[in-house]
Amino acid sequence: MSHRCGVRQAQKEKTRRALMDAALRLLEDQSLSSLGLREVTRAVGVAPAAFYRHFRDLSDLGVALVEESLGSLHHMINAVLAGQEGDEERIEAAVDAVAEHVRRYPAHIRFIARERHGGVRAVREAIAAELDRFADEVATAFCPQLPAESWPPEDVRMLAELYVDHMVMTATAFLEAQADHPGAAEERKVAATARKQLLLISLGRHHWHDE
Amino acid sequence: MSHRCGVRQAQKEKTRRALMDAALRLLEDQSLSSLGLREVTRAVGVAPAAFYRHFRDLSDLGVALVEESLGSLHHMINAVLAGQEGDEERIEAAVDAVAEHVRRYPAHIRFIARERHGGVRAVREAIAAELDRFADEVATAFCPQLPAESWPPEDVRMLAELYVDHMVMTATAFLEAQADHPGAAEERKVAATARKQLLLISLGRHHWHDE
DNA sequence: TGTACATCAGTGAACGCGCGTTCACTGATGTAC
DNA sequence: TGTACATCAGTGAACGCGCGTTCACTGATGTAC
Repeated sequence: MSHRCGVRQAQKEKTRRALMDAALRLLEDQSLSSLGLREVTRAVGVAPAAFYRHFRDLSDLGVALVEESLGSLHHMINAVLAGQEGDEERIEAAVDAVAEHVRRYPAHIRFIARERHGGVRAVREAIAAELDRFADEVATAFCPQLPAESWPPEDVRMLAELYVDHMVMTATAFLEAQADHPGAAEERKVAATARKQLLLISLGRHHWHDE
Repeated sequence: MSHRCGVRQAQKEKTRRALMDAALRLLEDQSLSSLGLREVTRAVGVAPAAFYRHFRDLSDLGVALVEESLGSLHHMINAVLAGQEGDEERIEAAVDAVAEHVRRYPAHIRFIARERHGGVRAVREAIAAELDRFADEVATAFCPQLPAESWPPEDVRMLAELYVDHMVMTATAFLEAQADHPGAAEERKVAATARKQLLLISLGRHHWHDE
């Protein structure tokens, strides 16, 4: 029982990766529920039946893609939240990080945007659960700077959800900017808008409960 | 050349409506790109070939659904924007209107949420164009109350986009609340969160440019 | 009003095609001794 | 190190099925006179 590091395991893992990569590429132009199993195996160059050695079906592969796609975003978010600069610096860092992430993993982001409300329940639920975890983390990161007396937990949560939704919205906007025109002009406009929106939210946060 | 009001025209319109209604119902559980033409005609009870008397293909039907879905939302938004109450009253009216709209036309909202980033380009573009028009209207409605000197057009636009995105986000949240649990408890939580988020944005708006 | 012809929404059969899934198999890798 | 057996990732052929699209058609509705 090698179970680790065998040549066989390595080859299997390689095929699995190839299936996920091929699927991700095909999903740039279509949604998961219209993706074909044969389409994926054909792109990889294996027999259709080989697919079943790795995934039960395409929605199973979809869930694996969700974990991969949001896993990397996760690290990025934590890095930004850990930075202890002022509001404006933090906003700039966050928007830059999202822009960079979209430039690096456009297919992952497109997949998440598309399938967040897509036709495959298991994938939708996986994405929702993951975004919920994001909100938890944002809430935890912001908690120490919000005066406990005027920020009950549900208000902190409300703020965290606004930030997470705004992040998804911004990532999608970057994606569209990139698709419309690979030049950087459109992208800079999206970044400027996102920064202003976050600044406006920050202003609201500072004046929360001070009427 | 009757061209109007003939029995034949009326019957044709009826079939067209039936096709759109059937498609909309089927789209509650799947996305447009996995919807079948035969599936739709079967649900209506006509021969598959009859479909071509009304639409070139399913993406054509999808575009028609976009216009219908966002048309009704359009009227609702304008009604809310026309109200000249204070901030908090306006927020309450807006959130109530969105909640009511989602309750009345859940399938339309689901369709828009699902296909906004879905796999059919023509439909995506139709939705994006329509949401852009929404942002224009919101911008126009807000313009008179924002001091011209400190609110350049691009800042007004930034604010309008934030409101439109928040509206879509809130509508989707209502939909999920309704799907998870038809009772009103979850729905009231979504409404409370949405109101707070809008209030926070309003606070930010009032303190914009007064550092 | 009646008749002869035009229009065209919907029919039903046919087509070729690619789909997801199954199955017994092959042969390289892993294990036991 | 060598041999005999076990495992299991990937094969390739086969299946039944429903798909989108085409076509000549039917028959009710509309038009002209």
